[in-house]
Amino acid sequence: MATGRTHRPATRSRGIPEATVARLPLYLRALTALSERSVPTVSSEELAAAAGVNSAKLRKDFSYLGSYGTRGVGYDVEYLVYQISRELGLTQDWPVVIVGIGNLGAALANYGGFASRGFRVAALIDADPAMAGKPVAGISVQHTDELERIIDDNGVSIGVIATPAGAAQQVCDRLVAAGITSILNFAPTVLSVPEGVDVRKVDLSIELQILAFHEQRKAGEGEAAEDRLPPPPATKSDRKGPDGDLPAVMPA
Amino acid sequence: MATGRTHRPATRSRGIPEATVARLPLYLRALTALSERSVPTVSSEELAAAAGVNSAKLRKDFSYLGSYGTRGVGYDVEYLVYQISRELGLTQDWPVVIVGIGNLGAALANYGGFASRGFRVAALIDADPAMAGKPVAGISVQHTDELERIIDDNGVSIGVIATPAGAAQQVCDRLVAAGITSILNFAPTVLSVPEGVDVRKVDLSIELQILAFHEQRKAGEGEAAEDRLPPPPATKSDRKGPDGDLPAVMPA
DNA sequence: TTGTGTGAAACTTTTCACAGCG
DNA sequence: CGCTGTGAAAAGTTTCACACAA
Repeated sequence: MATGRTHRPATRSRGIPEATVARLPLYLRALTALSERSVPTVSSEELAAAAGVNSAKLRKDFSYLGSYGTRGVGYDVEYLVYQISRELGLTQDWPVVIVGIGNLGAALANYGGFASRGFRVAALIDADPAMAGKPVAGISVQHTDELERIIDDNGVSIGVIATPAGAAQQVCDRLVAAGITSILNFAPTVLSVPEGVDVRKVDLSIELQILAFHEQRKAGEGEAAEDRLPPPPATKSDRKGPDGDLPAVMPA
Repeated sequence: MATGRTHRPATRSRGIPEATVARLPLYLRALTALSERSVPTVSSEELAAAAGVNSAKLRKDFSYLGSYGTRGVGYDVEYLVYQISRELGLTQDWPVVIVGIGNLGAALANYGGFASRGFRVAALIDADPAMAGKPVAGISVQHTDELERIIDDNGVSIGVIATPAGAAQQVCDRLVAAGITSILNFAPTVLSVPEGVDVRKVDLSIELQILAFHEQRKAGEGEAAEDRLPPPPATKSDRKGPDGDLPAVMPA
């Protein structure tokens, strides 16, 4: 999902597979819940169930971090919480800026999961002068003009883009120029960034479309398929949208 | 990401790889943009750049759908838009319910990308009686009591959960009992669903944590590692004590 | 000549299954 | 004996490179 993918060949010593990294937060969440209930140890089986994966995968994942379990017993919850937090870099505090304080940006600012995990909302930024000074989630929104200064003053390296698609690339460029090296993009557009900058995207529409794909399949299960048949003739001027041409609108 | 994973062995005739399915919405978005600019054809190279992938991957992906291109020329934009839409099941209209109309739920209700892609917000549902009747994004919020009736009346098969984590499983159970077979979960919790129900999750905190992991790595790049070394020692010299004290150590 | 479509190779991720530690 | 840790096999995904259709 990251665009700035060109990570080092990195197959060197400390190469934790990307798939494993993506699951560490899941394990951490499950472990935190256990920790809160003062559960001292868990088996791979139990923890895997809580995290929604299978135990073999979990054990393999943990094996990349080291041998943190005890055979015949399981894993020490507190110890694992610490190890995974450290591995993920959550033992330090990450200041984050959110750009674009519309519905989504506000929702993000209010999202509790941020603060509870080493992330601190350092600033909320919006291009609308009318927003400036307004408090959202207890933080006063600042104008885009301040962007560079804010990032510099706070040593921010992670930015969240929640602007309309049309503004995303421009905002991205400014963030990168200001020193941001990791971006979480909610705008439905592909961002281009220089080497060394990581981008992850979250796209609601895409998730729904994937669900629709599987949903459709379930529906056309038992029957002989009606939409499943060979595609219409490939003659160009032919089809333009017999029944299904899309309105085709992007959120702007 | 889907929990109800147990998909059919499906190695049957029309098996489109999951990784490919996940990219189809990306291609569709890029194609739609081209279509709006009345571009008649694209090469795999151009389209791949617009979608943020490489061209070999794109061609391979399309090859699973069929041979929709013209050698020496490229792909007909309109035709591909249609084919991908059909493949994703977007030529039909999917009614969707959103449960949990807090900050996030409201943001989702207002999200333009929904309506523009074959998805229709059929209802907004919230457990707070005070919310009932209030209009959000032009739709009147309904109380949870109505959930089953709403789903049934509208033939809804896709549900979006935007409730707090604590309520998610309960809401999920009701959705499933009411006939929902695809769920997009924004609550930071693992949902358990019966076979045949698809779950996809979106978790902000997880995405940020993955970014933090890579960010941390960038920071400790050139130097001799200070956080990379064995963590602060503890009573660990003789393998791990049953009591959960913090750090111990070491790499494999 | 151009750019698709695709076998085959390379790489990644998951699953299996069991040795061996506690 | 129970459960971790891990080689080895299987499955899935990406990349390569080129035959070949238009």
